[in-house]
Amino acid sequence: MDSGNSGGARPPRTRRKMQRVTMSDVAKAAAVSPSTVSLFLRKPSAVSERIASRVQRSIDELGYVPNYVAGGLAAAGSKVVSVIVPSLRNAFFSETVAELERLLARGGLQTLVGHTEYSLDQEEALVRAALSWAPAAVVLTGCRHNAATRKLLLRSNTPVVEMWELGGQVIDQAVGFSHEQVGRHIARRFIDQGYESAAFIGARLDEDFRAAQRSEGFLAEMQEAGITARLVENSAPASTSNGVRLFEEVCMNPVRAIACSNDTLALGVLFEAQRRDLSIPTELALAGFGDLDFAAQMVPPLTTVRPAADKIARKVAECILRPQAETDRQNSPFPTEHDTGFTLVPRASG
Amino acid sequence: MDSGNSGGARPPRTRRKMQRVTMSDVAKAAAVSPSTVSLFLRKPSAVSERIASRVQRSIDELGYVPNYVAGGLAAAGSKVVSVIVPSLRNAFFSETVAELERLLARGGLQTLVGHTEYSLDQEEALVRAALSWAPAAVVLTGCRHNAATRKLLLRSNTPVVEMWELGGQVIDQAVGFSHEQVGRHIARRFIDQGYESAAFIGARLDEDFRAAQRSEGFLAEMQEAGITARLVENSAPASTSNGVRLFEEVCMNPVRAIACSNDTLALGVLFEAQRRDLSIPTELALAGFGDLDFAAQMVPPLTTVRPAADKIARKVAECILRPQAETDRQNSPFPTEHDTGFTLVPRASG
DNA sequence: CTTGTAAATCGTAGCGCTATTATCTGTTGC
DNA sequence: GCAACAGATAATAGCGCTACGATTTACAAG
Repeated sequence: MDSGNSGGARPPRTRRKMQRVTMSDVAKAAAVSPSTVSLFLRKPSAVSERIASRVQRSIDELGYVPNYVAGGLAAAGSKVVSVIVPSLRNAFFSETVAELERLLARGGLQTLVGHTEYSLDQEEALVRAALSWAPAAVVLTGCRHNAATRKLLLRSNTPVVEMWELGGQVIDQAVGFSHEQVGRHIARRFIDQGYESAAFIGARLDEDFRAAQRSEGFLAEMQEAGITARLVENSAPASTSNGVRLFEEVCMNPVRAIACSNDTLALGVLFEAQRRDLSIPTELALAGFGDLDFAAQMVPPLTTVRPAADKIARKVAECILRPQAETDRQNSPFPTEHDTGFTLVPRASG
Repeated sequence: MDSGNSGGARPPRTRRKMQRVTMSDVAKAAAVSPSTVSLFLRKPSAVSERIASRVQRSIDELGYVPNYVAGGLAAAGSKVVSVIVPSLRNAFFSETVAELERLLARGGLQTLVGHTEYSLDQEEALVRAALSWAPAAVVLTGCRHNAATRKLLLRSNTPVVEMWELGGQVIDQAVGFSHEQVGRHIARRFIDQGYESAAFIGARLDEDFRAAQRSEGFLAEMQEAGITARLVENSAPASTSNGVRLFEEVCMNPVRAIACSNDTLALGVLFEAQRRDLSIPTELALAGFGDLDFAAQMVPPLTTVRPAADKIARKVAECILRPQAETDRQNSPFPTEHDTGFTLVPRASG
C-alpha cells in the first residue's frame, strides 16, 4: 500500500522493543562485530588487548547493560537459581537464603526466592513458575513434596537440591540432617538430668514437617525411657507470643521440663515463666532449637540445638556450583544425601 | 555430507537446545497454530471454548511448562521484580520481602532478591544485575544510592520504588516514613517522663542510614530540650548479643534512659540489665524500634515504635502493579512520595 | 445466494544474544 | 618466498516466544 510492494516488500512492522543499548550498538561503536563483543564479555582472555580496551570503552561510554533474558534464551538456560522456602519470617530460612544468595552471586548466579507458607500446593505453583525460568537449579526446603511437584522437577531435568531435612525420597541431592535425632538428643538430655515429666511445645506441626519430626523424636525417646511427655501444639506461627500462649496451656497441667520446637517459642516461655515467678531451671527446665543469636544471651542462657546452618548453605551452593565447573562430567545420576549434622548446646536453662 | 547437499543444504548445525516441550509441540498436538496457544495462555477469553479445551488438554498431556525467558525476550520485558534490601537477617526486610513476594505473585510477577549488606557498591552491582533481567520494576531500600546506581536506574527507564525511607531525592516513587521523626518521638517520650540523662544505642550507624537518622532525631530533640544524651555505637550487626555489648559500654557511665536503634538490640539490654539486677523502668527506661513480635512479651513489655511494615509492602506492590492495570495511562513523570507513618507504642519499659 | 462485519485463528518477523563454523590475520619453518 | 598453522575476528543460524497484521470463519442482513 505505502511501498512499491511488487516484489515482496512488506510494510515495516512496528515492533515495540526495549529502547536500550544493545550489544550491536557497542559493536558498532567499537568497530568490531557483535560476536567479538559477546566473546569479550564471556571470555575476555580470548580477544586481543587492543580490541578489549576498545570494546570496554564503548561499553562504558554507552552504558551498556547486557540482557540476560536474551542471553538465557540463546544459551538454553538462564543464570538464575530458584530457592523455595516455607517462610522468610523464620530466621533459619532467611539466613540460609541470604547466605545462599551471597555464595551463588559469586558464581554469577542470581537468586529467585519464593515462599510457600508451608503449603505443598503453593510449593507446586512456585516450582512451576521457577521452571519457567529455565533455572540453573532449584533449591527446595525439606523432602516432602506433592506428586505433581516431584514429577515436574524430575522431567525438567534441572538440578534440584533439597535442604534442611534428610530422610525422605531424594529427588536429586539433599543437604540437611535428621530432625528426629534432634528431638531424641534433647530428650536424652532431659532424661539424663532426671526430670520426670516433660512437654514438647510446637507450632504448626501439621505443616512444618521438620518440627513435627523433632517432636516425634522427642516423644519417642521419652517414652522409651519411661517418662511421661506430652505434646502441646497449635496452628499459629512459631512466634514468641505464641510461645507464651502455648506455655500458658502447659501450665494448666505443669511439667518439669519443656522442649520447644524452636528458640523463638522458648523465648516466650521464658518471659511467661518470669511473669509467673517460675524459676528456670530450678522449677522448670527449658530447651529450644536453632541457637538463634539471643539464645546465649537469655537469662538463664538457653539450652538448644545448633543446626549447621552455614554449612547447609555452603553445601547447597557447592552442589549447584560444582557441576558447572566440571563441564565434562555429567551429573551423577544417583540421588545423594549430605548430612550436615547438628550440635546440642547445653546451657543453664535445662 | 549426510544430505543431498547440492543446492545449498548446509550441514545441520548441532545446536544444543533445551530438550523441553515447546509451545509448538503443544500447538501440533492440539492441531492449532502456535499463536493460538500463545493467545490462549495470555488471554484465555479470546479463544473459543472448543479450542481452549483442546489446547489445555495438550498442555496437560505433554506437561508443557512455558518458557518465560523466551517470552520475556519477545515481549520486551520480563515478569520479574527485583527487590534489593540491605539484609535478610533483619526482620523488617525479610518480612517486607515475604509480603511483597506474596502480593506481587498475585499479579503474576516473580521476585528476585538481592541483599547489599549495607554497601552502596554492592547495591550498584545488584542493580546492574537486576537491570540485566529487564525487570518490570526495581525495588530499593532507602533513598541513598551512589551516583552510578542512580544513573543506571534513570537511563534504564524502569519503574523504581524506594522503600522504608523518605526524605532523599526520589528517583521515581518512594514509600516510607521519616526516621528522624521516629527518633524525635522517642526522645519526646523520655523528656515527658522527666528522665535527665539518656543514651542512644546503635549498630552500624555508618552504613545503616535509617538507624543513623533515628539517632540524629533522638539526639537533636534531646538537645533542644536541654537534656544530656550520648550516642553509643559500634559496627557490629544489630543483634541481641551486640545489644548486650553496647549496654555494657553504656554502663561504664550510666544513664537513666536508653533508646535502641531497634528491638533486637533492646532485648540484649533487657537481658544484661536483668543480669546486673537493674530494674526496668524504675532504674533504667528502655525503648526500641520495630515492635517485633517479642517486644510486647518482654518483661516488662517494651516501649517501641511500630513502622507500618505491611502498609509499606502493600503500597510498594500497588505502585508496581497499578501501572500495568492502567495500560493507556503513561507513568507519571513526577517522582512521588508516600508517607506510611509510624506509631509510638508506649509500654511499661520506659 | 451475495455481501458485510465481527470474531476467531493463523503466519511471520523479529526480541538480543550465544554457539558454531568460517574467514581472516599474522607467524614460523624450510 | 610460500605453505602450514595457530590465534584472532566475523558471519550466521537459531533459542522459544509474542506482537502484529493478515486471513479465515461464522453469521446476520439484504
